[in-house]
Amino acid sequence: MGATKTEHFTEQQNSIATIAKALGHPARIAILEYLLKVDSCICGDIVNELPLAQPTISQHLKELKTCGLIKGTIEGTAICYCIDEKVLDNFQKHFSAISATLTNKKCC
Amino acid sequence: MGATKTEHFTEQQNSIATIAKALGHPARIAILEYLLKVDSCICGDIVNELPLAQPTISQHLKELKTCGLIKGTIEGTAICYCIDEKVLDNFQKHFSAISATLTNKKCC
DNA sequence: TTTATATATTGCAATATTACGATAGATAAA
DNA sequence: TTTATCTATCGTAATATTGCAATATATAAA
Repeated sequence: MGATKTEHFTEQQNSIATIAKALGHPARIAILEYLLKVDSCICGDIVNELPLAQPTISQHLKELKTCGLIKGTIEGTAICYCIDEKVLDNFQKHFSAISATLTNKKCC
Repeated sequence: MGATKTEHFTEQQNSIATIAKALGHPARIAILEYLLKVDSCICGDIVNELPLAQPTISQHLKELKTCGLIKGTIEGTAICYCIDEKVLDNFQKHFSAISATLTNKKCC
């Protein structure tokens, strides 16, 4: 026990949950907000911006990268991290659709 | 270490992360989808619907309830669980706004 | 009151996450 | 080549999550 039973759920359910999970940490929300705020997006800036040690931030960036929310391109010594529109857009649309369905239903 | 350093982030960042975290498990996505699908929403049904034991589902329901994504009203022996529109709507709008900002920006 | 049914709680084992110091790797500048 | 800088990885401690059996609680029906 202890591990999520992903095999019992649909691919879509797992996929949405994976993105949500990646967004489920304030540091990673802060990273996304920072990437959104600045035009240039170098990791060194993020380390200065956030109250966490460099390895911790590197780890958070990796998680955002693994699930496809951001992508990084090597740019000299630094790495340019950017939000991947498609993944975030897909995620957003999923819940947008749910919200739309909700306004049409009344239960309790 | 091991605990999230919530005190270092803004209330908004923590709030969004909390909702995302609650959505970060396929069982909880499945529960929301089920609550959305059926009009009547009694927990017993969910136990039959999902491939998890009753205590596990009860636990997942509690998490969704704690962060405000669902609300439950006692209805005789059963409990009527429903999605809380406001919380999900707010969450959805947050990422909708980010998506909108993204389409106007080009970085890498 | 007894029995049945629905849900919650407790306790615990297995696993995952978070955070960071130390260190490694890779590129740029001197 | 040496040095500085940026980022990743390793190792590890602290904590959180997941899942379930056993059990408790609470209401309804008999």
